[in-house]
Amino acid sequence: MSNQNTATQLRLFEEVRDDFVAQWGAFGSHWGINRTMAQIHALLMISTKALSTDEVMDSLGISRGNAHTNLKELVGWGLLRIIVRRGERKDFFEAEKDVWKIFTIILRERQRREIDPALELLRDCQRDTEDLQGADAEAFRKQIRELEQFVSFARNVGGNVGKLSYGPAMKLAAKILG
Amino acid sequence: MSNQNTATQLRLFEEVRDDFVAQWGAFGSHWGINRTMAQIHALLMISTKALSTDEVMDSLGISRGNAHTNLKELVGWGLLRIIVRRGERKDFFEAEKDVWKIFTIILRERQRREIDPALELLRDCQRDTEDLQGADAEAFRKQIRELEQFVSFARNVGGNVGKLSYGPAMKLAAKILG
DNA sequence: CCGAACTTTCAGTATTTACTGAAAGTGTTG
DNA sequence: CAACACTTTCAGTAAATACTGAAAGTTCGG
Repeated sequence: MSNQNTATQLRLFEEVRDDFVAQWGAFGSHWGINRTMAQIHALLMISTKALSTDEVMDSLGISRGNAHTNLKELVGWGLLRIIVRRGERKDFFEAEKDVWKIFTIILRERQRREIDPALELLRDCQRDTEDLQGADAEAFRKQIRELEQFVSFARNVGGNVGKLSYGPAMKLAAKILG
Repeated sequence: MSNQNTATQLRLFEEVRDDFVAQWGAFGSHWGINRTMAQIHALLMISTKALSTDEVMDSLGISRGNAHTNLKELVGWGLLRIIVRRGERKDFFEAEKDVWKIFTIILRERQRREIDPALELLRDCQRDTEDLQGADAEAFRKQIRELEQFVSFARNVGGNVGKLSYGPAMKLAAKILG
């Protein structure tokens, strides 16, 4: 009877966990992150131990190539680290679990990968049109300048927030939430 | 000679403008927004006048269906408004140009469309596992709880920032930038 | 320097997502 | 109410993206 309850609980738990991983993956795709990458990240965030490529493959039912690519991508983001165990040849992967650290890593990486190139585009557009005349060119320059000012400002704010550690960040937030 | 310069300038301007629209579209896709939608938004942000569906189609070289769907989607976001002109039957579309307003609109909509459902998932996971025992279940609950706390906190901060108007927001930012 | 254990790559394929174009729908005007 | 001007929908198709699986590459112990 107790055994049966335990078994039932285990099945239930696994169901909830798998559902979380699957749905977190779906959210990822709304944010420009591929499904598998988000799933692997979710899986490792809630895992109590580091997992090998094969365990990830089995757990998500994906191919070796897919698992490999996305694990490496996550390592590249700094969201996973590789663990080498004495006497084991294979790599194990462990997720950063601290939510504030996860947040600052994603903030920094997205800034580098997407905001900075966007700023460059905006600056190029300003440079390339600075001598042009006419109402349309004026309007274009004005809008681009305002976009550029806002984006570089936001980048700046984000950069400073990203440098904070948890405690100071919360203090600051308290001010905002007033 | 002067004519030629003007003509050259015009060609140059159109090239820069088209390039901006195209590249802004490409950025969109890294943020979970489809290319065409981002392009239409860029096009209308830098346009000095409201454009009709046909003008958007011609300008971007896209089909009526595609133009229609994405224009309506942008109206749904609140980033475009429909302009009806006396004596004209067709709809014209005009973009919100104020950068701070654009930002707060996107903030609010993304919160509603993506953050809120994610929070719901996290809360469901907590509810569904609150009675379960075992080390794995404990660890799961802990991580989910921390995620949920962080996300709802961030949502709160975002919500408050989104309510500010430009002036107060800048004041606040000055504090953060210290 | 062979073979085993593991990682990496990538051509081919599957899946997802976006787009087209034409037909159907709607409302207006003479 | 018929012709017109426009909007909306959507089945079919194209394009982008992600995934597979097998082969090639690497590392290491014996």
